[in-house]
Amino acid sequence: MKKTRLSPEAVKAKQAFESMKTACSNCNLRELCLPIGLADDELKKLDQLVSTRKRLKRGDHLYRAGQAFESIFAVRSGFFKTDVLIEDGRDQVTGFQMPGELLGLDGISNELHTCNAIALEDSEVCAIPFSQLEGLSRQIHTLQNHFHKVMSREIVRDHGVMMLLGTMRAEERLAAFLLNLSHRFKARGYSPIEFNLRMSRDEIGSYLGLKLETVSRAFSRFQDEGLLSVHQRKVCLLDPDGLHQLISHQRC
Amino acid sequence: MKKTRLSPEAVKAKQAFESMKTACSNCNLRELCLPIGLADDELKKLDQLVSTRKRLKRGDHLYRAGQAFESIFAVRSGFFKTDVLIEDGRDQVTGFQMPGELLGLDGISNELHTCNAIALEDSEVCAIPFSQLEGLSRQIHTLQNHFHKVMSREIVRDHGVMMLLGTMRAEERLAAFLLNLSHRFKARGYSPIEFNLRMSRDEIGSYLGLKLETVSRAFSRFQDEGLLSVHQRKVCLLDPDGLHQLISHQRC
DNA sequence: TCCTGTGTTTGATCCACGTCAACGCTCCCA
DNA sequence: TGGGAGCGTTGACGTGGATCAAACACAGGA
Repeated sequence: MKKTRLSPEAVKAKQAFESMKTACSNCNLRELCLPIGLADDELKKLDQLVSTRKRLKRGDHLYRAGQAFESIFAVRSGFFKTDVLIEDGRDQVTGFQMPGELLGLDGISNELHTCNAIALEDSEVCAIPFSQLEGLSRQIHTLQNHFHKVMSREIVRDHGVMMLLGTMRAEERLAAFLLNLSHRFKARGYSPIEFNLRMSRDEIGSYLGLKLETVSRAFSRFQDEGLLSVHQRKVCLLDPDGLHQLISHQRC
Repeated sequence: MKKTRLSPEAVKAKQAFESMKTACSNCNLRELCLPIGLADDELKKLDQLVSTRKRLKRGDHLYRAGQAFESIFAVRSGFFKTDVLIEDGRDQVTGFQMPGELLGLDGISNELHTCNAIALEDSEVCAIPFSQLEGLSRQIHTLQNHFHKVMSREIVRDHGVMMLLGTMRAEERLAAFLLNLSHRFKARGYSPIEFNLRMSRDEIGSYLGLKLETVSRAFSRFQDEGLLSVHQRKVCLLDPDGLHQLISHQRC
């Protein structure tokens, strides 16, 4: 880093800029993330808490299973996966996180992270010290309730994945996965029908309880049937309704 | 109900008895349930909140998917399952709950229950009005933190089930399930090696992502191999270590 | 006591997905 | 320009668990 001498005014301006950058109140994800529904003065208090940001390169670990839990993280930009490894070599991707989503909630239970969080592309996260978040949520009713809803939503999401893993066939699983991504991209202002997958076939397979070859075959099959087009990681959903029918249809 | 006239003393004694019955402070599950680690005066406040109890007969619904969410429930006695139904007829058991465990956490997210909770035997639960619980946990730091840990533990548990459904074979799943029950019975002072299953083969299968025939075959196989004995729903784990090895072993 | 319904076990067969293997595409660096 | 690494695709084949079907065990009621 180059060191340059700045005038006091410039320093002050720079500080303001830095703090503006990291503030929830100026984050365009605030309606997707923790600050939903907070009043201005409440947002300011949250700003003070969420002052630490962290940049990660593709492939970096945000945290690892077994590390002490201190903060939860909000994805500001980029894309993550979380996975669990067990001693005998089995592993499973437990989720993919995109901007506005929280990482690390599983660490609260034992004050240890129970999974690995890995950046799938260059990313940025806001660290939210958990004990301070508890403190603030004792003061701000709205924040407390919203945080509870976020945790509860994670439980509901997990039930959805259990349903997927327990009752669906390969193509149904992939269709459900793609539609889920589609909704989440849409909520973030991106195209719900055309997007780049940030994860490999192997990672998709691990998340869906399938082998990578099966994922690849399902993609090919969907393409043959005109449901989507796929080239490498670029996907275009040509017939989202068709994909949806695939899931909600009775088994034949 | 017979109506009998009681002396004032008797009325008072009866009231004390009733309130003693419903109090967390006298509940022998308090170290497994919400009140963990609370001081005496804090426990008293919690007692006031948890005043409603509910009895259910085997087969009764505690709540149904879609109903308004108002309270979470602590199992006081008995046994529950939760399951999710989707329109096309698919369903999946998402969990089995025993005394000291909480039900309804998934309802917080949208203020609607997202699954059905059904008593598998005659049971009793304590209803904990959620908004009051939030209020109290703003006052009692210990309660707040403990509640967060309980929710987080549920997320970790769900990840375990995802791992089970995503990576394990039928016999591994059943072994993991039985060992999990075993630990939870042990924590409640029951025998960890001999217990009655409260759920049918079909319900076990639904939870484990298997058909009932597969569950039945796995039981028979375990019995043939001397790992356990099973007659109807009565199970005796003869070789828990053997079951454990089955899970942690590499695939051949 | 038999009868009926519900849940469980067991056998025979089938098929979706896993496994193994070969090959293709892209990107990167020598 | 060539070559190698990392992913992704496709084919051939095997298998674990689903499906279908029959018989059995047990509980509750007449």
